[in-house]
Parts: sequence; C-alpha cells; structure tokens
Amino acid sequence: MSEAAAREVTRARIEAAALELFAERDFDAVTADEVADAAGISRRTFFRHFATKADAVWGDFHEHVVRLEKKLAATDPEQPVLASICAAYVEVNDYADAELPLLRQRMRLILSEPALQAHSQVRYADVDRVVAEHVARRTGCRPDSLVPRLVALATRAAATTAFEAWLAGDGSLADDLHAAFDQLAGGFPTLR
Amino acid sequence: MSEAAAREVTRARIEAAALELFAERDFDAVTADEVADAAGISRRTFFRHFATKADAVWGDFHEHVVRLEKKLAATDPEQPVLASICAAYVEVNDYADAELPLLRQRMRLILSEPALQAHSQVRYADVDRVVAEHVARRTGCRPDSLVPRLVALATRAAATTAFEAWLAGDGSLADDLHAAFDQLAGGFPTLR
DNA sequence: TGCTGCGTGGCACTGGGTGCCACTAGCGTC
DNA sequence: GACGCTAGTGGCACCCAGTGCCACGCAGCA
Repeated sequence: MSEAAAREVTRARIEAAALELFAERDFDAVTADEVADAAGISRRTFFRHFATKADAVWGDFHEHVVRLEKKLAATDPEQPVLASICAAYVEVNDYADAELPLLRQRMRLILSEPALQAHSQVRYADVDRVVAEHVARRTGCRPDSLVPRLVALATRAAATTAFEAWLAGDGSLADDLHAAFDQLAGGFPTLR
Repeated sequence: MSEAAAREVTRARIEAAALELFAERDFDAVTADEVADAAGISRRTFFRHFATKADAVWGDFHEHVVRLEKKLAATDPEQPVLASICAAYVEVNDYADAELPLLRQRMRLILSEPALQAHSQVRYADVDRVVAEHVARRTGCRPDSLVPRLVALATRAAATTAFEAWLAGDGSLADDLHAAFDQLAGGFPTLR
C-alpha cells in the first residue's frame, strides 16, 4: 500500500472511532486520548490528522466546499440566483442511501452539541464566502457588500433549517431544502 | 457600597480590561491571566465572573435577549411577522451615540475573530429560540417546525449582515437593519 | 550500505477551565 | 464584644486541548 493511501486509511479509522464515541457519549465527555486509543493510534497522531477534536466529525468538508463552488460556477446565467444556489446545495448534498445514516449521525452531532455548533461557524464561513462570491459575480457588486453577504448567510440559514427538519422527520433532504428555499425566495408567503 | 454593586463594578472592570487588550492584540494572543492582571483580580476570579474568556466580550447579553423577547411579545398582531421582528431588532439595538464606539469594538471582535465567531453561535442560539417562539405564536405552529426556525435563522442572518455593513460603512445601524430586512421580506427583489 | 522523506510516538509545555479549601469583610444576633 | 452566617476572593492542584521538538522505524533509492 502506498503511503498516501495508508494515511487515508488511518484518517478514516480515526473518523469512525470518533463518530462512534461521540454518538454514545457527549462530545465533551470524550477525550482526544480515548478517540486515539479507539483508533489504535497515539494522541499526537490524532492531532496530525485533525487540527481539532471537532474536525474529526466533519470528514473532508473542504472537498464539499470545492464541489459547491464548482456547481455554482457551472450554473445557467439565466436561472434566478436563489434557484441556482438551491440547486447547488441539493446536488452537493445528494448522498447515496447507504451514506444517509452516517450523514444523520454527523448532522445530529453538529446541530445539537454546543461545542460542535460553535465550531461549525468557522467551517461554514468558507461556504458563505463561496456563495457570496457567486452572488457578486451574478449581480456585479462586491462579494463583501450587503446583498451577496445577506444571500450567503440567509441561504445557509435555509440549508441549516432544512437539515434540522430532515433530522426531525423522515422525508428526503432534497424536499426539505426545496421547501426552505421556496419560503426564502418567496419572502415567506405563509406569513401573510 | 453594597456587595452586589461591588460585584458589578468588578465585572465592569474585567470587561473593560478585556476589550482593551483584545482590541490591541488578537483575542487568542491574550491570556486570561493577562486580563485578570489588567483588571486587578486573580485568574480564578475572572472565571467566576465570566464562564469563558469569550464571554467577557459580550456584556450582559442575556438581558439583551430578554429585552428582545419583551419587544416581540408586545408587537401589534396586525403587523406582518417579519416587520415585527425587524422593529424589535431595531429597538433593542437602539444605542446612544456615546455607546456606539464600544458597540463597534465589540462587534468587530465578534465578527472577525474566529474564536469569537464560533462562540457567538452559542449565544445567538438563545436569540433564535426567542424569535422562533414568536413566529410560532403568530402562525400557530410549533416553534421547532420549519417556518419558525427558518425565520429565526434568516432574520439573524439579516441582522448579522446589517452589522457587517454598519461596521464597514458609516451609516446608521437602523438603516442597515431595515435594508437587510427589506431584502429578506421582499424575496431579494434586486436579484431578479 | 548509506541517504532521504514521511508517518509516527513520546514528552514537555502553554493555556482554558474547574473543584476544593482557606481567608476576609460585612452584617445580624445574642 | 463574641459568635455565626454569607459572599467574594485567592491559591493550588488538576484535567484536557493543542503544539513544538526530537527520536525512531520504514519505505524507496543510489
């Protein structure tokens, strides 16, 4: 086995051990030592693979952001901006059935454990940046101006809410994403 | 001086020392010991007044949430829901001119320092809960269902964006809040 | 055989946060 | 005045996350 592949295997084993331990106890109640032991590596090695304990929950999130960025760049310029963002979110989150239990476990942790909820803000900042840049390209204004930033943060709010609804119910994630984005794009029609 | 008042004075002194140090160096580069020294108290006492180093930046945020809750409860039932939330946000954030420099310093830290950005998520969860309950009362659905949660998270996105715009520009916070809420309530009219 | 690069483990150290105990100051009661 | 009560405080030891440094082992390669 090549060294690069061996590194991936180790990383995956740490990730699996971490998710299992965090699911059976609270995130804060599990030490990095315990995760390392369960994964059969040293504490020092754990922190070589994941910068923080929280990062072990996120898998390869950077790859996720890169895929979102590509989907956004490839959208039809004629399509409304919000629809293009919704479509990109749906496509990027189109998991195979076999992956859904893992996704549920991950999202349940991220949305319910305070420490992970806090950490998520840092990871999602990348998503916000990518979406704001997309909106800025489409509208011709700067990515740090009000509308791009607002659209980025509001669409992420929609995605987060859709994940909450998906976790609480038993429908499809795509349906929940569309429901949330429809509310947003329509200015919350049910509130009138 | 009564003991309760003395406690408030100590708390205020810690807060002032913390803000000053965090402003002149990075948040992470300042230790709790340094803040305690600057405030003339021990490290142990620092953590009796503030649960975490980050909390020293937030002032009495709980009181802020309580005021927001009261404003929301007192809104006119005929007023559109989003407008009532916008009005409540504006009223709760109606600071005197003399307080604005402090607010700027606080928000700049919270929005730019990653550690504080992460911590903010935990504090804002209270705001989200209060807003979602308001929407749930007004619409007759449960506070953890999709629309109340989405409105809570999306309006907070609007408020956050308004704060970013306010920090970057030199207009009034109320104007920026209204601009962001107008976009949200109108389904982002400028994107069409 | 020696060299190089990389993943790893061990170890010591910094810093956030907590539990525990002892001290003190203010205050009411006998 | 002596006694107890309470609240804020300081000091200390401890746990745990995260980091820098060094040494080891193992692959590939000359």
